[in-house]
Parts: sequence; structure tokens; C-alpha cells
Amino acid sequence: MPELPEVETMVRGIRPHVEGRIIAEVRACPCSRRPITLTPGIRDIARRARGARVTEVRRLAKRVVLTLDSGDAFVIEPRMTGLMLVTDPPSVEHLRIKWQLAPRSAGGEQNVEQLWFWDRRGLGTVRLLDPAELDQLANGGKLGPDPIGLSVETWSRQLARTARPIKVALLDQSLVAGIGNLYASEILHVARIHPERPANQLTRAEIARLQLATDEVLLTAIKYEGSTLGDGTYRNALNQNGSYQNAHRVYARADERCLTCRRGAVLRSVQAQRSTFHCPVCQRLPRSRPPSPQEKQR
DNA sequence: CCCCAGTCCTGCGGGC
DNA sequence: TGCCCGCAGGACTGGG
Repeated sequence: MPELPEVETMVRGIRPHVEGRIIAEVRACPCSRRPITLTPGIRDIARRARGARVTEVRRLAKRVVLTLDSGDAFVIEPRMTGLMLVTDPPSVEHLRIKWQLAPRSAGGEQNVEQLWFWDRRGLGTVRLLDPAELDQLANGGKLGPDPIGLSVETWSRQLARTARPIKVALLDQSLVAGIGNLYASEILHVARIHPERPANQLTRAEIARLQLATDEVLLTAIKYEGSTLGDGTYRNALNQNGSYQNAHRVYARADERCLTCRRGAVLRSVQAQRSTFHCPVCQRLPRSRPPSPQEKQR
């Protein structure tokens, strides 16, 4: 499930092949059973993108953004099973969109000629936004800040906005944008914070640990090119597995020994209809007494 | 505003 | 062996 590290890996994987290239053609693959969400229609997309140069490839929360010299930008949301590829896909029948790239002018024989959006379940979306629409998406206030490099002060301000459990709050993209279900459990484990703690009741010390754990987990996951789970869906731009799944400490490890304390058994629970994993030894709830005023101020 | 349940979708695995 | 059902969850929608 592409979250921040997986989408960042996609961006880094396609960037050297795509940045600076001219889009010769955009096509919706006829092999799809049901077309994915495409805004506007493929005809308008193809007309507006043809001949444009890709000036920048970047990540916006869990989206891939291809900025064009026309001012328009492709915004690709992989959601559950979407992939950006510059090589042969896992299966031909789930190819959704093809960007045909014009050959580079100066001697590049090994240049890729196509960029693909592949999506098995078809929940992903591809949109072509004009500058105003892109600005609204990036700065319209619906997306919270990127979690990497976020200051403790910003963390505090964002978490103060909700009393929901911290695990659920981390999934709210308007608070912090980029963390998904897998990394929320991993981050809270490293931060030693119980997933049921109300977000607005975290102590200063816990928020400081959350900030450090977020950077550590996400940056390490990027280094390992994301997590390819048992279903094998997630792949990098070259259709290769990530390897951060080997470093997971709690996710999908229910009933197994905690790798951190080697004492507790990992618990699986359900919060907001999603699986949560935590170690009851490393991540304790404080005694049911609410924190004293002194504790809250510190 | 805040929060939750339902929805989209496909492949896989458990149970019978 | 085969079929059915539940489950996986990112983002959005509708309703309380």
C-alpha cells in the first residue's frame, strides 16, 4: 500500500527517466476492465499534455506530481495498489495509463520511452490539474504538512486539534499528510506511544519521541525503498521489491514476540476499521487517571 | 466542526 | 476440488 516512503521511492525511481522529457502522447490502456478515475477525460488530458515538457517530478503527501512547462501538472494517487513504472509491469492487464515520451535529442540509447501507471484494484486516480487547481490542492488547507522534518512545535499544534486516538489521528491527512496504516503502527512503536492515547493528551516528551520516530521510520523506509507485503503488490519504478518489510517491528506480526523488548507479544486491534499493531510492554497506557495539570503543561 | 460508517475495487486465503 | 465470504485500506461521502 503506497504510503509516503513508497511514493517517495516511485518519485526517485522515475525522476531521472522523466524529468526534462517531452510527452509525446498519453493513452488510457484499453486492457483495463473498468477505467480508473481520470480527470478530465483522456481526450482532454492527451490534448493538453501532448508536446509538454516535464519540468519537475515530486511527491505531494502520497501523490506523485509531474509538473509540465505548460503550467499543468499530473497528480497521480496510487492509493492501494497503484504503481508508477518505467519498465515491464507485474501484469499487462492492469496497466491503466501510458505516457509515451519523445526520444531525447542528444545520444541516449538506453532512455526509457514510456512511463506507466499500473493499478491492480483500480482505486488509484490520475488527474491533470491547471495551476489554480494544483495550488488549491497543495496550499488549500486540506492537506496537512509533510511529516518528514516536522518540528515538535508543528506536531504539537496539529495534534492539539483532535481528541481521537493518536493512531487514528496519524491517518488523518489534514493533520499530517503522508502516513498510512502501516507506518502509523511502526512509528508509534518506535515512539513507545500506545495507539489509543488521545492525540491532544500526548505529553511534550511523547511528542518529541513521535517526531524523532517519524523521521527515523520514514527515512529508513525510504532508504530500503518501501515495504513490499506478502501480496507482493508494491514495487519500485523498475518493478523490484522494497525491503523495509524485513525491518517491521509490529505491523502484521500479531502474536509474535516483540522485537524490541523480546517480552511482549504483538497485539492486533481494530481502530477506525483498520488494523493496529502494538506491543503492550513497550507501549503502555498511563493509569486511567487523566494527566495532572502540571504534567500537561510540561 | 467533529467523528464515524459506508463505498469503491481485486486477489487471496480460510472454512465448509 | 470448488465456492463463498471476509479481509486488506487510501480517500472520499453522507449523516448524526
